[in-house]
Amino acid sequence: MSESKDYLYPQKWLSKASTGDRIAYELRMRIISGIIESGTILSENKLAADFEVSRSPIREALRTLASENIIRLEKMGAVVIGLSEKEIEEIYDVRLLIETFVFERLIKMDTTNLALELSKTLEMMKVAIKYNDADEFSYQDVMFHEAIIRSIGHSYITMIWNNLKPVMEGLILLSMRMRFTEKYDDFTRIVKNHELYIDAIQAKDRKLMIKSLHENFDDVQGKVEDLWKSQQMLSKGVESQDD
Amino acid sequence: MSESKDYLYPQKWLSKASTGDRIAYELRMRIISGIIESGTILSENKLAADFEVSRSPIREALRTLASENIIRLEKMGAVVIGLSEKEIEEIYDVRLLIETFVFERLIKMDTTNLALELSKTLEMMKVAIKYNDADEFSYQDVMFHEAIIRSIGHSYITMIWNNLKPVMEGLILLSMRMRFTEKYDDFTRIVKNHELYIDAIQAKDRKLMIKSLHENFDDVQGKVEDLWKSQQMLSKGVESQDD
DNA sequence: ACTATAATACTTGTATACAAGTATACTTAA
DNA sequence: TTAAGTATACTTGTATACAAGTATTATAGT
Repeated sequence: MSESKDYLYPQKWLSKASTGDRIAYELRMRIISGIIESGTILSENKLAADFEVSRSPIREALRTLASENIIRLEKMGAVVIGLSEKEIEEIYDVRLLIETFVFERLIKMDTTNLALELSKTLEMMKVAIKYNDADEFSYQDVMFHEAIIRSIGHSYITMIWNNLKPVMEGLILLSMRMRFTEKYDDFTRIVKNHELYIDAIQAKDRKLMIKSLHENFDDVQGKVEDLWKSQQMLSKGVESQDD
Repeated sequence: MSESKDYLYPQKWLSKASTGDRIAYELRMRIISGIIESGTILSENKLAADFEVSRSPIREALRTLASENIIRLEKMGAVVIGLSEKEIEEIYDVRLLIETFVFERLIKMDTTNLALELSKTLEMMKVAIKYNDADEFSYQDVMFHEAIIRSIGHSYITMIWNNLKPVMEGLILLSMRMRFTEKYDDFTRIVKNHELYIDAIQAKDRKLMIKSLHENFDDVQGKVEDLWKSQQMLSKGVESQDD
């Protein structure tokens, strides 16, 4: 990739990914972070030149991003939609929707193994905090919720999650990197909230789960703010690059 | 396309579609209808030969179908998942989920225009019934629900719908074609139920909406049965075609 | 100055070519 | 007969070439 800027997406998570996937991950991060502004028109040829690959993987990446609703494929070029405050809230609407659905199913299941897995993941999150590893923390955070969602074995709920996950992950990554530098205390609260979630699942306590979910989602406002900070910070070091 | 069998997907709906989209639509119908059985391994080369096109549009189609969860891309070939009874119920779970969400938003909005549009669509459904046009009926049925879902302007709910719609549409097409030949009386009930839905939206009556939704979903069991009939009928005229 | 038309520089969609990896089947050795 | 290893035929991923369509720009005519 021609521009020697640091990648926004952790490269070590891409060990087995195809070129198309790599580019999708990187483009996604640039769009979410605001480095590529909403309204920008992306051309397959330009992108191929920028990333120094052929159009094949570029096309693949663009189709992926289009299915995630952060770009829109048009006749002449792909238009960047990006994430405004509205979109971020909508993403969390959907997450709230599916996690609530999932919880109703969980109540009727044996959740012993799930609770165990979640505890393990939470332990890993604590270690990540201890060692100031924002990326690892984000990864485990995403895995925490993925574990819950997948646990009910509902293929179409999982499908929705699969569509939502990449953008979600990017959002969390940017937010957490910011917090690790500026709002370190947040993590105590985040960990506590996840513990609450595990308790709710173990006790199959609907009220507790709702409470935990809501505290979680009150945090969304924080994420939105983090994202703006992140966007400002990132765009300072970047010249306008669409000649 | 080499096999001169009739297409399952209405060709006139594909006037502006690319080759890749056409193939996605046709493959999807064959998978939903069971002509291509669950477990089958699809190879890009074979499909390209069958449809007499290059691998480019085939790859595009396969990625689309994978995002809809009816095939699974693996290292060596795409594995057909298909629709068992479980998957069909899951699809309706999701539709129930998002339509319930949508209704909660609708309650806070002005629904005059929407109700008008739905009435128009319902009129068209009636005409389609009168002229025995199963495909047109299906189209309007899908549009009915799409109009509702899009009306709240929630891009990520719309995104879920976009992912669900093609399979949904295929399912409805097959089911309605069957009913037009065997269970003509069903349509009186379907129309009535849609009228109920419009009433609920106009009156912003949550209870009525739930009632209508549930009658609608009780119908799902019917759809499942239709699909099996459809699969049996279709597979009678087809030799095993995977040499 | 302004409109209409034509040339040009872009865009995507599809076909083809090649490379690298994987499963299968065959051959060879014990 | 069985096990190991090799050859082969298949798979996907990426690069490239070409065709058809669209927007823009420049040019010509009034």
